[in-house]
Amino acid sequence: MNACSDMPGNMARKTGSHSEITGPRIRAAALHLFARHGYAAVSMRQIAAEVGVQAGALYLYTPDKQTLLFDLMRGHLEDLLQAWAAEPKGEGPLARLEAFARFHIRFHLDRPDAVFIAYMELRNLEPENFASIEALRKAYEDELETILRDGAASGLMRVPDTKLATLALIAMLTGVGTWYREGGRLSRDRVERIYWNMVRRAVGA
Amino acid sequence: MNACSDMPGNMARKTGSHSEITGPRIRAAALHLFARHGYAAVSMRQIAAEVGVQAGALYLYTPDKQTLLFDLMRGHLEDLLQAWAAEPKGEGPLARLEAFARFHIRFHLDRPDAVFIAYMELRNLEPENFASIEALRKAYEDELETILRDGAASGLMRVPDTKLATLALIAMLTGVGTWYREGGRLSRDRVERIYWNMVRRAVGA
DNA sequence: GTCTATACAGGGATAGAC
DNA sequence: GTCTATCCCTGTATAGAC
Repeated sequence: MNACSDMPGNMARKTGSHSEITGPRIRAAALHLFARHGYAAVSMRQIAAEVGVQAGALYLYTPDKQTLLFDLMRGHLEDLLQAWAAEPKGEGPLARLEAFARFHIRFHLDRPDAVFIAYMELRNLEPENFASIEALRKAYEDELETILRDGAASGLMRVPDTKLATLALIAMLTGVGTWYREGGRLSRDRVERIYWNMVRRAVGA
Repeated sequence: MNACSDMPGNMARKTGSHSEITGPRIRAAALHLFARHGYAAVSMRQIAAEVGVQAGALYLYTPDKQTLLFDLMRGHLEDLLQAWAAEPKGEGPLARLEAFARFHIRFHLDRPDAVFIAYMELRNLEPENFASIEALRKAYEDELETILRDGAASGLMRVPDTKLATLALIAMLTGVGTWYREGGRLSRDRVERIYWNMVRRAVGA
């Protein structure tokens, strides 16, 4: 299995000069392996093997294993915040809540590995990195909490405690990733619809 | 720090003969460390140090590290099933659903470490052990799904997909462990009540 | 029942050749 | 830019003394 077997022509080159794509491939391999086996259980040698390079070569792209994990998590959460910012949301708390629920499910089903890591590997972050990631997560939670607070203030929703409801709803929505399988019994759209109905009812709307 | 400093009298004894309690203490230390740092990140030496014995002594109580993890998870899930079986449940699907929601929160808040491990360390189980644990988890999920199916059949609840709703509700309820802190802003009873209201509404009751 | 000592494999990370 | 080779540490698990 050689990623360059379809390389054009027979130009002279040193053994493996993939610099343009090796970085992303390392990140992809790490993402996959961390999600499957856990950060602590995956060795740098395994990651290198998956990419098709030697272990030492990894250190051209990351200073150490911890930074590799941190970059994956930060990248995921930054993507999440940016995608939500770009999402069309409609008018009013109810429309925004539906947009959030559907967006959250769609985004998370598209990136099961990154989601898994972002929720499971927090304890393997060094304190400084942990604080940084937590701030990003908090920013995302605040997006939902603002919707719930607006909804409660305008009388459209009944939410006795917006902070608790925020965490409860995110836990419920994120949970979809633990069981949903592509091509399974339920279509994505049907899953989105059912979850949205449960969310809507849960906040008394 | 010597666990036996309050030992009565001055009876002759070899250096450390704690056999009656060392087994449980090993399990407790492993539970705590696995929950805090993750199974793969914790060494047998660390566990031994926490108990106050040498690493080699652990192997008098467990054949290996994997079995230690498996026993912790199996013990937790067996306790869960047994406790639910012994729980007073009232009459009818609605009363049973409330009993389940409150029981689930209470049980899980009482054992944060065990809950964390049972949900996070599944991927570190060898296939045979994994299957065994999954069967226990499935049995617990079936308890809730039966309630939802009865509730839907009797027209008391509106649940378009009982399997999906089961997983969504359990995810939501279990999520309480990720943020609840003893002595925090909300009492346990208030948390139980708020979650129960969300569950009740989510199933359209 | 616990200790010390150790076997042996594998970990993260670095140096220097090409 | 990647390779090979290696350093040094830590991991699990076992053997044999006490």
